[in-house]
Amino acid sequence: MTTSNVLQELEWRGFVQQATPGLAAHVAKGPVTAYCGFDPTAPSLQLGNLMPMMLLANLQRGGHRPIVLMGGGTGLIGDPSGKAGERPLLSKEQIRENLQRQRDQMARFLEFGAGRAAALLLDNAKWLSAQGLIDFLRDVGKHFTVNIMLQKESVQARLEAGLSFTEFSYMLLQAYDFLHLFRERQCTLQVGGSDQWGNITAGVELIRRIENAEAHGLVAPLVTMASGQKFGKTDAGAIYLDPTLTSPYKFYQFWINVDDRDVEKYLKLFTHLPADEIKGIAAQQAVNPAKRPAQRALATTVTSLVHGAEVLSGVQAASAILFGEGQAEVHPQVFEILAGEIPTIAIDDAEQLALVDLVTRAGLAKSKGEARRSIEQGGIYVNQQRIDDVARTIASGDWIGGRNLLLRKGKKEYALLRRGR
RNA sequence: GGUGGGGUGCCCGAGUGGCCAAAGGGAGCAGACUGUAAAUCUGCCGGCGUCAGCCUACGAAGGUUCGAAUCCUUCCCCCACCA
Repeated sequence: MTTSNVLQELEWRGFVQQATPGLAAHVAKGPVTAYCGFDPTAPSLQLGNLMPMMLLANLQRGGHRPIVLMGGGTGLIGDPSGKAGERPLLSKEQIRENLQRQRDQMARFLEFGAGRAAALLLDNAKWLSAQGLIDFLRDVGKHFTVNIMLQKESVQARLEAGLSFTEFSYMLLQAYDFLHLFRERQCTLQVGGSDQWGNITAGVELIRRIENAEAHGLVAPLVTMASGQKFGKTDAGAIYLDPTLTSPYKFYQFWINVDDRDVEKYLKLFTHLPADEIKGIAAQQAVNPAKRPAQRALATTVTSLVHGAEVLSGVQAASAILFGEGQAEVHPQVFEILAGEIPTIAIDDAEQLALVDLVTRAGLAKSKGEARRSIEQGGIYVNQQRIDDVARTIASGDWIGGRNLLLRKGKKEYALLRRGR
């Protein structure tokens, strides 16, 4: 991939929904500097942030310089784009802490070393908090008409529900960021998700008016799931990149369970595998969907990228035990592999324990009532054996090797219980 | 500011004095089938439980009544039209 055909690369991978006219010609002239903003409103990046990260990564592989802009300043305001209602303001401490934690995750995707295309990580709090209100209104605000701002889709969508002046102003701040990066870092391209289009073009306009210069924007489509659910969310909540928030095992399993209809699309977006290789994988998938070659390739590549090869082999070993051939075997040794890979709960009580309580404590049910229902419906397995007796208690003989117990709900939810010797 | 309509379980939405823990749909969970799929079918789907029942719930707080999601009062919020 060269600097000039990076757009084609982005195109076939599915990253391009909309771009400013003339972007192709602009990029063809040589390496550009591109940025994407990330709002530190959560303690960790989540799967929803993966798309823009990969977008930047692809640009960098094409020889362009990516800038990760952490919204330490704008995060204090809150972006109304794509949001149904006004957001609660986060505290400055919260923002700072989130920002710190997300920072480390970025290095997984981008090269921050030296060189012309080395990635930069900047925090807009640095210039936004130093920016005086009067100057801002005179220098930036003057270039926007409320009429235009009201026409933006992100604003329109909120006119009914209500939109505070604070969030209304967000667009200006983001436009100003772009201007700032243009001046300080020669940044001429901003990328993001499709909900950012309005904010991005606002920046492009601002640069054109103040600097009389050309700047561009590119937005990626919303990642969808064939099931109609929101991408990257399970009913348990968002999938995070931070292993303490979403275990690597769960992370890996998320990708393994990707719908056939989505898997090729995700391979293009979330891996750097070349086109012919993806084509080959897709062909295998078509021949033998039951083996899930595409999901395996996807899960392996993404988990390795986010959590590293070592963690990957751990979760693969655990998955092989739980879902592989002869999955009913429960030897004491397998627990050493499973421990820590799947949810593992320490049980101290020496007494006989009611199964309903254990299922609840293991997190496989939200309440004892729910645990009871699962058992009644034949959805609970102890050491891979179905138990449908609600009154069942766990006796010392149930602990394999004296201390291990494998609980399972349904087909794929596991928990490991361990007790001290 | 005026007039009218409305706030029901995770979401949508029925329900106008007892038969309401509340129809129906969606989501979710489990079972069958399968590929740790999809589609389909079945069951479940507030909490606790010695399964008798108890507790908490229909925007909030009071009140009427033997009894209220349903009636009354006040308050909060939303929507529509008018100004």
